[in-house]
Amino acid sequence: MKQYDFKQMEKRWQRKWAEARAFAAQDFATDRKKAYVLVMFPYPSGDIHMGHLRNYAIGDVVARYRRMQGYNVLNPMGFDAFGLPAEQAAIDRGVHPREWTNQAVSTYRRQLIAAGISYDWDRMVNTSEPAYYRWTQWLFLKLYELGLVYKKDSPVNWCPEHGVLANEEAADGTCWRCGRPVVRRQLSQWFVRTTAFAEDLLAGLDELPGWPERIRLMQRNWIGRSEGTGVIFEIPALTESIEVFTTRADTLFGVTFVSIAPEHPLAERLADIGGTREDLAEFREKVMRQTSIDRSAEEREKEGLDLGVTALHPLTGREIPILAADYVLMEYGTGVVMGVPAHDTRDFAFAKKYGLDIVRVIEPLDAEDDILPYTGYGVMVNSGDLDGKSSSEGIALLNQRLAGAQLGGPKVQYKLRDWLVSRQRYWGVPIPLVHCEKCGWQPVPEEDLPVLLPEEVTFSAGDTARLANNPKFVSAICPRCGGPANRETDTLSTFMDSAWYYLRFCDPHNDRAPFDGSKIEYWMPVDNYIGGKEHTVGHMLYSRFVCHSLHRAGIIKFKEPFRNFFSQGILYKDGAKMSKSRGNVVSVDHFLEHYGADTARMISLFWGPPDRDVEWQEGGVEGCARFIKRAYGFFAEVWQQVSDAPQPPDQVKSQTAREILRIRHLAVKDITASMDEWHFNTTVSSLMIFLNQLTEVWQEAPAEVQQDNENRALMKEALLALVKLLSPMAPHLAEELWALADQEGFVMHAAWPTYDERHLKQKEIEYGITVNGKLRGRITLPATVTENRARDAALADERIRKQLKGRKVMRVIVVPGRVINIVAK
RNA sequence: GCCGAAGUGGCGGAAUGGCAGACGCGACAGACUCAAAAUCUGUUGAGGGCAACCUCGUGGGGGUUCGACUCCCCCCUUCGGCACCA
Repeated sequence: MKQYDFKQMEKRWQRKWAEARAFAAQDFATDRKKAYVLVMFPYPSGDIHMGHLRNYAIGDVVARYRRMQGYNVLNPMGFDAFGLPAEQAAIDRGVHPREWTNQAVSTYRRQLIAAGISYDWDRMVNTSEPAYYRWTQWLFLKLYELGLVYKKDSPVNWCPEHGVLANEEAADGTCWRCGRPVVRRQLSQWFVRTTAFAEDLLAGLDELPGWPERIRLMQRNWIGRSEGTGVIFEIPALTESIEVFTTRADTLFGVTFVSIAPEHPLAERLADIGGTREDLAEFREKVMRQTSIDRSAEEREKEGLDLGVTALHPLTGREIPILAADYVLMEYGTGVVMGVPAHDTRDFAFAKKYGLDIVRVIEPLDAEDDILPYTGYGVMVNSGDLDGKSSSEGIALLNQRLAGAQLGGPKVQYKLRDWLVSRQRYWGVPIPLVHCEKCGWQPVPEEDLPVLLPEEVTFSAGDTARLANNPKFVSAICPRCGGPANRETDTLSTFMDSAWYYLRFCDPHNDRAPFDGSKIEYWMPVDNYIGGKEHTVGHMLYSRFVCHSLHRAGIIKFKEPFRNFFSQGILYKDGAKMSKSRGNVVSVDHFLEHYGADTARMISLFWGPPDRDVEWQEGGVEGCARFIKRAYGFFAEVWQQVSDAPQPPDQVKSQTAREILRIRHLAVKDITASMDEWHFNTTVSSLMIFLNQLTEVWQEAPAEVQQDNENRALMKEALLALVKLLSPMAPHLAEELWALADQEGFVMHAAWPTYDERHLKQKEIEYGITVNGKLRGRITLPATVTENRARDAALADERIRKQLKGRKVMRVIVVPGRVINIVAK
């Protein structure tokens, strides 16, 4: 039997594909439908492992399948190349981030090619190159033009020695470099107003039936729409009033105090009036010191401070105290909350601690449940003329009443926050804004883009504001008045780079615009977006936001970039996610060296359904490697016998021929179905079954049967079908066999085989016979059997008669082609 | 706490109302071999029986149905996401 030498053969096909530009997508092809298949592009670090490969294999199987179905496929890849680890490597090893990044990019690319992934590399993008980030800056300025960019104070993790830290650098509340405690410090930073599209982003989810429901749900929860009531509290000591948001207007009569976030600007003014200025400063200091860890500590006692000022209850006119409270979030709602101790757990604990009044205003419907705080709905009491109304009636009436009195009314609140895009880092896209003493912040004119990231940089330990320390970079001219100005020295979050890269793939070399409108129209939206669920609310939401805004600006015609989303599972090993830091990676290079790309692709899909997390199993690897060897050996041997067979006749006579025909059509049916459902693990099974059945039918046949022209003709067709069906999963093997069979072109461009139900029919079918649902026997019946005959045959079966002895047959149910159930008492 | 996903042989998994365990791994037995590896053949859910066969079996409990891994209700476990959201 001929041996399959994967090392040499895989290399050869990869070269031939590249030479023929076999993976190239064709802009504007009208003879075929387009299919845009996209796997989330990676941050390039080190090299890829089998966990990554599984994701790329999923996308590649889809892309190759679509090509064979006749689609014009766009299957691109690029690199999210800005970001922290490169800067880290620079500090640790003294390599320039660009060099480090480019090194990683070329390794990734080499490995992806070696795995036979069919990317159109002519379209590769690298977000750290000026040719790309120029247009990231353009995008930022578009958002700026649309009034969606603004600056505000926001806290950062701050280490006195190392400056601003990312969350993962301050994970346990101490600096990862020096171990000093991390404090929160206010810094003026750039934000993008994602909240302006909250309603659109929410509504858009309903038009994405191709997204898994749980992913849509996560986005929905993240946007966090909540309907309620705005309530205005007048503050007699101040000419201003404050507004709160509540979903429980029915508890309004139970409000006994108002709490405000300590960092709220108004808190300071209130403290001035109340004479508690210093107390507030101290309190605020204390709260700001709390790292995220302290904040999330369970059952942490709430702390507050009476500011010494009162507000007026909008309905009763009673004076109620205003307190600063650490459980009130500046970022949500108005940063001010009404306190209803009787019906809110937090307010209750808070009121107990600070001796505030507790007034019950809701009676539960179930009198048993009569302990405070009672947070459920019920009947209103102590609420003036609203006594006796239900919670929902009360909410409706109070909405009306407050609106009528100009004291608030119905309001919708979102949990979604604006997008913080400033990073105090070097290795990122410079924010294209300059600050002029006279004219304030000014956008860099489009024709002056890109604002180049200076290549010279020193990575001394210490603060991270490397651009701010570069006078050549900082000094600029105000585009408005021509006077001296300073450049913004923050860079953009890499989420901005990745929020639009899928658009750039449609037109990656355009140097006059980020993309050509007609190309975008042709390719977008992405038909199958494949990636990890960890990006569900970050990247996926920002990308949607960018398209919604570009749509509003009239630049693109669609709002939703990803028609279908497939959330791939994670590969685990030794109970943990495969990652370099865990030291449990299986290197792709190592695996390819031992088993080759086809085995790597197959096993990574065979482990389990692609959307499910799976555990690395050494065992299955051998199975796939063996399958590939057997497929090659069987094909090479049998092809010699059948290659010169004549065309098969229209009507097949011999039993062997009919069986080969049936096996082939069944395989096409099963494999097509599992591909369509993305159940690639069962695709692999079906391929194995197909080969097993062909082997069996052929090897058991005597020589004269193998020499029969009809049988040979059908075997030849079956073998060619096998090669095509193998092609998406094991493309190198398939090409090798295709060439061995002397077929034209690449099998990857051949048409996907079809099947005909007529050939699936068997003359005889084995039925299971069950008595009261339990299997008691089997019987083989002609496929054309009538229900009556099937029933009689089942009842006549000896085993069944024994089972039924002494029992009375009540009913018999015949399920055609499957089972006969006898109901007996 | 809230939301979501998942629990099937020794292992990965298959079957979404019709013969549970396809396919693969592992294990056992056999063939080839001086021997081993590789390869091939057979067996392999558990328990009972010399056997033909019988009983049990998809996290647990209940229900619907002629029939439930599959649908409904309650519970348990594991894993993910969010978490002072007013």
